[in-house]
Amino acid sequence: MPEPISRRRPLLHEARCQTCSLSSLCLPLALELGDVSQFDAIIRRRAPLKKGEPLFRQGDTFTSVFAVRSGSLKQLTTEGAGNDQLTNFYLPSELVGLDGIDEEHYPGSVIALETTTVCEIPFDRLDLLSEELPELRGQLYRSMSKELRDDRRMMRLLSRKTADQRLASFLITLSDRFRRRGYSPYSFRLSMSRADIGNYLGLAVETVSRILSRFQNQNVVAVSGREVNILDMPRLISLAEEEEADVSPH
Amino acid sequence: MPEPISRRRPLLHEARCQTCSLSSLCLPLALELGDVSQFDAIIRRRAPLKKGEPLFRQGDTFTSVFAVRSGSLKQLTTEGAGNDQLTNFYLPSELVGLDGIDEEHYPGSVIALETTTVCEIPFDRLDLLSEELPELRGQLYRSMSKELRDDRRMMRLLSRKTADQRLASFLITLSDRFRRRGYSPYSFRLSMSRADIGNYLGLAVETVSRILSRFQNQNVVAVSGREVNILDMPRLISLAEEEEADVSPH
DNA sequence: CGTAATTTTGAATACATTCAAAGATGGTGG
DNA sequence: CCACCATCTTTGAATGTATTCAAAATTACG
Repeated sequence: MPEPISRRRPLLHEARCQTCSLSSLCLPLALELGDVSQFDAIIRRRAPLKKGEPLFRQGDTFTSVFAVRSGSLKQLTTEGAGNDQLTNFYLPSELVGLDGIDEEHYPGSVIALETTTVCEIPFDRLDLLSEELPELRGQLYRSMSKELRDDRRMMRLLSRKTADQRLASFLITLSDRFRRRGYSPYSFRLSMSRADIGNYLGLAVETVSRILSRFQNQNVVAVSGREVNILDMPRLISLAEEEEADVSPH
Repeated sequence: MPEPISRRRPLLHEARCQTCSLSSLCLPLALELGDVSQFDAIIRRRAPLKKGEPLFRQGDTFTSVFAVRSGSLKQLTTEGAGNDQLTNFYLPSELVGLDGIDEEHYPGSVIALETTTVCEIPFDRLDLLSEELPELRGQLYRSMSKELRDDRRMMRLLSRKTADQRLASFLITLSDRFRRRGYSPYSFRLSMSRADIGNYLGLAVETVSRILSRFQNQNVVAVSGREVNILDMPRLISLAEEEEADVSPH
């Protein structure tokens, strides 16, 4: 569906890569200043998504990948009877939609977990620009490669880890992602529900809740609603790795 | 370790993309004839791997991706105490090593399940060539994108499917991959052990064995060692999808 | 402020695992 | 070529972890 040509309106947060605080994490990370503006030129700013709004829906025609600017999203794949699988959470600077390249359609819906802004990068233009800019091309390959590695880490989590280990790993991974983005790795807010976490980790909601309660009782974390405080990171890390002999029965 | 320069020896199966039966599935699939020979020029043929031999080991420096020419391989990621996770099986025409691009090292070991030949594609040359050949670049993006989609299907399998559904899905996926390669989708030989299957599907060996026996008793498949015959594909598909009310208690 | 949605907790159940052991297969050397 | 040993596969029984079902408590939101 063609959009009005009058997209030259100055958005409130006239967002350019050159002034974006995420540029050191995002796709143009490897580009020199002159090249960044070429990249910037193909990007389309989007109106912010409200909580629950889809960036796109499963089956929509693939046209673009998206870089998260602020907020967060989840990717859901529906198959058969109302049986969704949450396959990813996306935080600022991460690329959404790379798994749609090879088919006509996006393989899952991507939905905002809170108010979220994204940069739209039309893939045909990105591909063409990647011909001219080897660093951009390399970064694109690396982004996809990293996502492959992350996926395999996730498979390992799903197939070999206990519920406790999954929750601990999840919190550590989130913590690390926040740290990289300049936020506190010890204190953060979950933008997703317990149900989302359970769906993502292959656990029932009740299990997620129970284990968070247990972690709290063990003074590993303090959880209040969606606020998380990691109190004992070393212990959390050891919980994520392997079941150890119960140290403190009380 | 540098190899002798005399690699110009004519290999028994002097393997060129132009005469390769897999060319319609492999990376150069989208290339025109003239371009194929450019692609062919950067490829290095490798001596066949014997069963159990590694193509590369976890931690080895990333230099190349590999296209499987014949045989099959498994990818293993070791983390912590002897706790391997099998994250992928590779069949002819499939690309191995894409998850190593963004770090210095391969994130897992890849090991031949039987006598296996591969084409080595040095990644720096591939990247350069992908600058000149948009179709090659596109195919590379698509290959990675497809692998991302497959990974997410696998996550869904690991987090939502029962053991029966996992085994059924596994057999169907294999069947489909054989069919695409011109082999019978109903009768094939597993190159991997039950332990490998269990590791891959997140199940204990015993569970894999039990379920295969059950499928056999239900006349869905006939399994003899590593020979598999799919007797009732529609039933197998329904088994893969969802638990249905037991139809024939018999 | 009231209603719907989410989260927490408890008890019973189920599915796959673990432990144990027998049976089959395959590769190697005598 | 066959025998032997190691490895792989199959089967059974007991166990355990997470699920499901049920319901209360808390939170979010209009």
